[in-house]
Amino acid sequence: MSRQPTAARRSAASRAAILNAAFELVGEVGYGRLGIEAIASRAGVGKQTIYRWWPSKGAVLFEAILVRSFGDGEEPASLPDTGDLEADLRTVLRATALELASPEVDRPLRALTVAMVEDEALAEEHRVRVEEPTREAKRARLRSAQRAGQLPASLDLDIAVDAIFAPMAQRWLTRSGPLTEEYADVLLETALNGLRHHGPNQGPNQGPNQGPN
Amino acid sequence: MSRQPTAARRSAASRAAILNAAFELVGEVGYGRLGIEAIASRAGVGKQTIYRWWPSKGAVLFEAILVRSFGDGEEPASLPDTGDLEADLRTVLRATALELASPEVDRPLRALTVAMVEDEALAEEHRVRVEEPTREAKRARLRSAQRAGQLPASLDLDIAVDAIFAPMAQRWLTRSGPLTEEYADVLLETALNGLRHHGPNQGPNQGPNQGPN
Amino acid sequence: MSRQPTAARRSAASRAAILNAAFELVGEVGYGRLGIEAIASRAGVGKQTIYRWWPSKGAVLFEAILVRSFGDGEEPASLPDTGDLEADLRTVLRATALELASPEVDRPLRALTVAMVEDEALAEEHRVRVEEPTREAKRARLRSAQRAGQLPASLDLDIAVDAIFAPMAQRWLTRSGPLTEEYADVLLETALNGLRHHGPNQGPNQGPNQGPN
Amino acid sequence: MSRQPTAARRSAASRAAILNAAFELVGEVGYGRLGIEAIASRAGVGKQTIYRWWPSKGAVLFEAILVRSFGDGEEPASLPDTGDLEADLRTVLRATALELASPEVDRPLRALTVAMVEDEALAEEHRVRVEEPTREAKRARLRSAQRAGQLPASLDLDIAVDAIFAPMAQRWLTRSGPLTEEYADVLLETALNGLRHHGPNQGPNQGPNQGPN
DNA sequence: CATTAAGCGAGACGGTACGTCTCGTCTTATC
DNA sequence: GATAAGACGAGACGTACCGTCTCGCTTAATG
Repeated sequence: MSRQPTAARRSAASRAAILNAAFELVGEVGYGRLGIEAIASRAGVGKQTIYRWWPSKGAVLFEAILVRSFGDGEEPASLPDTGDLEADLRTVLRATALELASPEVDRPLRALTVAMVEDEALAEEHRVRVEEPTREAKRARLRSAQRAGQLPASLDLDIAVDAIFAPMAQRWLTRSGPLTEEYADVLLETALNGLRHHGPNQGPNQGPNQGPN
Repeated sequence: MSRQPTAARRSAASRAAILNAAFELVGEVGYGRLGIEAIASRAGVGKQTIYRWWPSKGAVLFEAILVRSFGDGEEPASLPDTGDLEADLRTVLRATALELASPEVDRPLRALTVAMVEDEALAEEHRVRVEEPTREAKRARLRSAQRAGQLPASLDLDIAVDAIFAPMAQRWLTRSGPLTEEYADVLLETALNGLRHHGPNQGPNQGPNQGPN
Repeated sequence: MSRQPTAARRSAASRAAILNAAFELVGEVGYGRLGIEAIASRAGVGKQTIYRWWPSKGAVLFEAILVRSFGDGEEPASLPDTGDLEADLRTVLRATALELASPEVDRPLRALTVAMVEDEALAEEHRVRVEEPTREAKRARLRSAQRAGQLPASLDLDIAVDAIFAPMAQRWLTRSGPLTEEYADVLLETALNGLRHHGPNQGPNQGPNQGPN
Repeated sequence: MSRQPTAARRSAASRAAILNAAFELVGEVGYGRLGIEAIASRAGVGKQTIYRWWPSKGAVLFEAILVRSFGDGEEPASLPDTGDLEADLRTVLRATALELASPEVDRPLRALTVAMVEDEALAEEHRVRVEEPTREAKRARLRSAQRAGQLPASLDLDIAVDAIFAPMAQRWLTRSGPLTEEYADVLLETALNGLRHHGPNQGPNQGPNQGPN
């Protein structure tokens, strides 16, 4: 959030009221029907107070969701590491599935997705402040697994992260199927199988079951 | 598209002009700034002619993109089947990567994504008319590979489709990396490895070092 | 009413239905909210059938009111002449007052007034087909009174007609007072007094105290 | 004009621009083709600024004409009183005739007439703010003439006002004749004759010329 | 401790687009 | 070939918000 005016005198109460109002409203009407005047009115705030501190409704929403998700202090974001990679990832994926399935998370997250698809700058900020830290946390956990010999050292970690997490994100976005713990488990098993058997010399057509093609 | 009026007298010329205008405009200004008045004006058409036949700008856009993608006759959509699964999928994934990377496809597709995230009904129609047929074509190709012994018979085909295609879709949506043919190849290799080694006894309880790493 | 198409094939039933519908509707919604589509719809008639035979909604209304007032055959319009001028005029003025006071006449007449103020051509047609014949009938009665010695021969008959009838028309238009038989009587008495005393030598230069009081 | 919003912050410049634009436009296109968008556009004003302060185009026009006629301060409106009733009235009637005959007055006044016939509320406001004060001024002049013995004390002043002024108004409205100074003079003479000879004992049929009926 | 300058709630303003309504024309099928 | 039906291009309607711009009022930091 770039803020031009002297932030010193900024009213913390107004800021909180605006973020709350934005979060509530987006849950009620969706991103398309979210409006600055409605936010201002619900927050009991003048429109100018919003325009003074945020450049767009997307930016307000982005901050509102961030504050709700991690509180106001910037988050560390790390994955559990008990030594058992599959168990740790299962914990994370199951939790993610349940979160995405709950309306309280689903509605604002869809709104945020729209905001980012429509606004490149917002997407960039999200990438830097949320996605990349999260992805690094995931990479870190996989790196730890590589060090423990649970994954091949040759694995491209970004590919690995996508293999594990992308299917669920895609299923959520397109609503192409239910987001259950069972789904999380099957997903994880399939992905990990692929990653474990990955290697620089593993070309096509040499799996254990390969038939007479 | 639900249409209440007597479709018999409908002007084919106006319909085509509207769909063209919508497609062009969304490429120029994006979904958020796409407006019915602008479409009507560019198409040389009265606004009412749009409202008479489509319920929302999202619906117009959806139909515009469909007509552009498959022509007006409903599409069959099938994947190549040369007998070599990996080669066939590589062909498809590489083509998809190049398409998604090109602005002519990227802009309207992002617009369509926004439209569907904002409008559940539109998403449902997309699911039925586009996504499910496409997914079935993918399943069919994998089923053929199962019959040829190239993939385990126990494989859940929906999971398999997601494992192969979701990572690229996600990378496109979030712009988290470049969409190249190399990326397509690595993606495919990783996914296929996982799928080939999949089996009913390969559960989560394998030891960490079991792969040939 | 200018009518270009071959009037031969014209549907009498449609014409009557249109005029009825126009008359009813103008009584319900007023001239401003009277519309061609509403007339056509209520008459069970295509819009084109109206546009084919009338140039404007005002023209339809004009004809509708004429037909209602005098039937379809063009009217003769004459005033009673019993020999007693004041009694005859009282009869006419009282009847006029009661008519103007009744909503069934008031609403359409106001609509017609608006139509004529807004459309010069319509006003002209009204002048020729309604107003001038009516005025001539009034002049005729006054002329008869002149011949009977009840009114000075020097009287300008148009001035006389206005003196008798204009005040009531004005009171109706501006709703500046009630239209009762008493009002009609007082009006008539005042006007006739003026007319009877009118003469070429009764100029503006009479002294102030000349009245009988 | 009823005004709901906080009139304090109202822009005087916008108000003036709107009233000017309305006045100009009604002179160019007439009341029927006068539109809010055209007024707003010519005034360089947002439509909402009109809707915020006036309930209808008729109300805008009414205020526009009032401001043009009397300026913004509410008018006193009184008739000359030189002691010579006929001369005073002649002055007024001649001036009125010339005004009504001039297009600059005629066009807007016809528009106002339509507005009032179509909108009862507007007519009421006109009655209270314009017509009744004007009529009272006329009554006052006649009352003065009664005190001077120039008119019978028994005269009903409202009837008298109508007798003098209604014929010209009616001729203007129906364009049934030219509005000249000569017409004004003849009109006045006829009306005053009637009024001067009016009295409680003057029943019908006793004018000076009464023939053998 | 006043002064003063900023942030603030409020909301009027010039605009743009909405979705609806009706205009007058044009087209199609029916009788 | 006139008609009922109604789609069409056009454009005004009145509403909803946009983002900007004053207004007074409150409130914290400075002189």
